[in-house]
Amino acid sequence: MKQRGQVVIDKILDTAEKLFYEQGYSNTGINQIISESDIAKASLYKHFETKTDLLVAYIQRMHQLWFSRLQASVSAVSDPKEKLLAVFDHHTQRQEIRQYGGCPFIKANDEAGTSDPRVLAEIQKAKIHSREFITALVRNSGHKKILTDEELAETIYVMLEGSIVTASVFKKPDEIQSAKKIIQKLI
Amino acid sequence: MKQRGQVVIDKILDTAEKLFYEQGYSNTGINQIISESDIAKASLYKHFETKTDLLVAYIQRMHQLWFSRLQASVSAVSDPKEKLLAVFDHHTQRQEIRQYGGCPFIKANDEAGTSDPRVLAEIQKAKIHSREFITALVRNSGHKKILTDEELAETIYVMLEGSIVTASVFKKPDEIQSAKKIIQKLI
DNA sequence: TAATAAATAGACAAAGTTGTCTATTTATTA
DNA sequence: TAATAAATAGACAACTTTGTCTATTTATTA
Repeated sequence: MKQRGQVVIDKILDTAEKLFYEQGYSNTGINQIISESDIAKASLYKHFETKTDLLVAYIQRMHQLWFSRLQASVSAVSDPKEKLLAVFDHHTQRQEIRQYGGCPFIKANDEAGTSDPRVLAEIQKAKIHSREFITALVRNSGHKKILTDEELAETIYVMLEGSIVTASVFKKPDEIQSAKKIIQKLI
Repeated sequence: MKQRGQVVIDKILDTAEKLFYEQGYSNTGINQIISESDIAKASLYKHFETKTDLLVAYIQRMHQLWFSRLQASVSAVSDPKEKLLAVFDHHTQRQEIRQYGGCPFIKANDEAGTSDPRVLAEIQKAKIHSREFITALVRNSGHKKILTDEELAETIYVMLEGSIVTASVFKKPDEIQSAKKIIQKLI
């Protein structure tokens, strides 16, 4: 059974997930979070000492959610080369759903990266995780070695970052799919 | 001779350029801008109706500055393939100077992209310009056609975006240089 | 030199910010 | 059922935000 406190924490994080991503961290006030969470202000400050603590928790939760979704998408595909391409399709779908808001970690980095060292550290963790996930897929892919394993992993990782950012600027998924087709040619 | 009003506008934009990039748009107040510009508040509001107008002017000015600097770097190189690689070196240097703050247009998009349509429009202009500049370089490069002109231009553009974003997360230029080496192999 | 235009300092309004604190109600556990 | 813990509403402090407005000083131009 769910603890009483956990219900409140979940409500807060659900709201923060939505608002921090859609409006940005700076443009989202504590008052909006408590009102949309239907919780009391004192409850928020009982579970999160400061707004920055909530940001850190938000990034950690996004990391978890992001990875479990990505892993599920890739697991659904059996061919090792297709697994690599599935990463692009997964992110295309996610960006469509999220209306091209871009990568939550990059957004957080651009907005609040400098201030608190914990924020930057959590963002780096997520990106290292992404990079390692791709590296493992590349090693098992049996690609045709136009590029080395390291180079191909780097290319895929960097093209993914770049195409997500570009999709967010132009509000359409074209670049993510173009990147996919180019990688298809290289594997 | 410089007009009187232009001196004030330049002071404001010089300060905005520094503060919006280093601290972010939301984290920079009008009061900080006027105090660091050494101008009066009424002077700012005579030249810019709202803070958003100042943001639009800031993006336009960054676009201009960014492109003239890039063009100068690439013009200094004569070999057409080397021109392509010079783009990566240029951005490596710029990010070192700017302490890995990332791309100003992407930052602005992540922070204020949703609110005002003029902001998004100016950001898109800058990115289209970058993309077209790379496309022209690719067409004249005489690359070895592992990829088509379009595909190579796409790859370079997207890897540049992705590696700059990554440099900003890890606060080091490694990925921009790795991307350069991979492109070297493909041209 | 006189008239015009522009910049200045800074008070002010109205609203929003994070975070604290009190008094009360609602659950949970012993 | 009684004692303990947790959540609530909302007032409040202290400060920051954008934007306006006035009164004054400083340049420019005729």
